Amino acid sequence: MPSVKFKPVQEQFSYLQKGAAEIIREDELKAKLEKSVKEQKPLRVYLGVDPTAPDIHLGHTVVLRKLKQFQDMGHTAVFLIGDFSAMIGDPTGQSETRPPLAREQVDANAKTYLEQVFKILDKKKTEVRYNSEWLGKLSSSDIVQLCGKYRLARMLEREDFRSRLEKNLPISVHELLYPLLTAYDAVALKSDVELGATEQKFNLLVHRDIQREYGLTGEVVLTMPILVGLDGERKMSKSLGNYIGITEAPDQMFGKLMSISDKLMWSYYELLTDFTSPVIVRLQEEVNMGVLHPMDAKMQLAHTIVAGFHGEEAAKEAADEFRLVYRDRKAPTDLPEMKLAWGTRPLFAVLTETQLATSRSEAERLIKQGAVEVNGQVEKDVKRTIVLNPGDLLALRVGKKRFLRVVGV
RNA sequence: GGACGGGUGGGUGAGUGGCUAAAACCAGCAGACUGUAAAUCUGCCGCUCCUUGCGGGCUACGGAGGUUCGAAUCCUCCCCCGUCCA
Repeated sequence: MPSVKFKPVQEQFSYLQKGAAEIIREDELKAKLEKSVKEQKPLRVYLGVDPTAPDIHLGHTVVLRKLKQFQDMGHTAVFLIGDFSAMIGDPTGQSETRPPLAREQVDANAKTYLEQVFKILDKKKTEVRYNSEWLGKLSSSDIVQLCGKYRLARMLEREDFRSRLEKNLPISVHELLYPLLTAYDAVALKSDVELGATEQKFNLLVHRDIQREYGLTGEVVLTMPILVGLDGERKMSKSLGNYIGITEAPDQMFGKLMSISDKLMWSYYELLTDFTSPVIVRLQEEVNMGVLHPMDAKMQLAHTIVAGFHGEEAAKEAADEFRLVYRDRKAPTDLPEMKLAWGTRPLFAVLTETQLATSRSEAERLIKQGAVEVNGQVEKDVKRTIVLNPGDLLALRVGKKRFLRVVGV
């Protein structure tokens, strides 16, 4: 029997600890790791997600990467899809009741979710589960019993509920059920460790408590910081539009990463790359001392992250493209192309038809502001018309970042 | 079930009969500056029409009606949220 499967506890611990916001509790994690090494038994580590948004962005990857790290240490990664709980709707974060999702929507989302998740996790080593598996089978009396294991006062300690209560905002009764049902996941999975973002801390603590109520050893809770979005202010989220999707093209990803503030760059290094903390600290010092240009540090960051999703080659090309377009202010080598019926039409119509502007008013506004370039020439005349013959090419630029080549057909 | 408070543009939130496409702030967009940053400054920020003008029209203040020359503002009914009482 080979006994070299697991690395020493201390080594595992310091690796797994990197970037974590909080580990509840550290000594328990160490103890669990020790037991695992001694018995040569992997820990069961899980991450539960609600398939509410079908697209994964970098923010989601922070905690996924942590799960991957456990996987790399030889532990069992369980990826749980909350297909049942998603239909209830988790109140976390949003200070309002979320509408329940339709079954088909949940299924479709779960599918795309998984496809993307395996860009990070090792598919062969991941145990994928759906919580409808057990939650769907609970009887009313099971649920009553489950509810009997938790107190309202503790439930109301939760930040979100408390503040809504204070602000006289609505709280639906079923929202209280959410942490309890997902706690049952932890019971069913017999998990040793559960991962989540810091905003999930309350839920995770409930899970830990409920597990004990069912006679299990409480799981260790490991939370990861929330990734701040491109605006440098609020958390990365699709609805705020400050996100980078993991399926985005290399160029786009690179450009978006370069647009973050210098300040933000360091937490991206910490949470989205494999650079170790000491290395990151040194980079930071070099920038502070003026030895390393902040832009170069950021280029390296963008390069590393893009390479992780698209490969080294693509990352290089994206970097070159970036220099060409933004540093040298040239048009990109291959701009997105769009076909447009030939004919004569006002410039604003071209902009709306190509979706470069959402309305005529916006198109005219952009033109007046000098944000529109046609074939390399700034065009400020609102009345300008464009003649497009079949086969004609038209290079459009709106603002700094949006380019389009129009082909007449 | 009763009493009371509230529902305004993407968000917060002023406005209580005309001067209000609706203050202010935030977000967003564009320009300048730069390292495509950040910060800052400037402009824009419902839709549409034209003769692009401090221009015309339309739509907008939970919903539906009504009063009025004129309503986000007054009245009626309805829907939704909250507080207190039961």
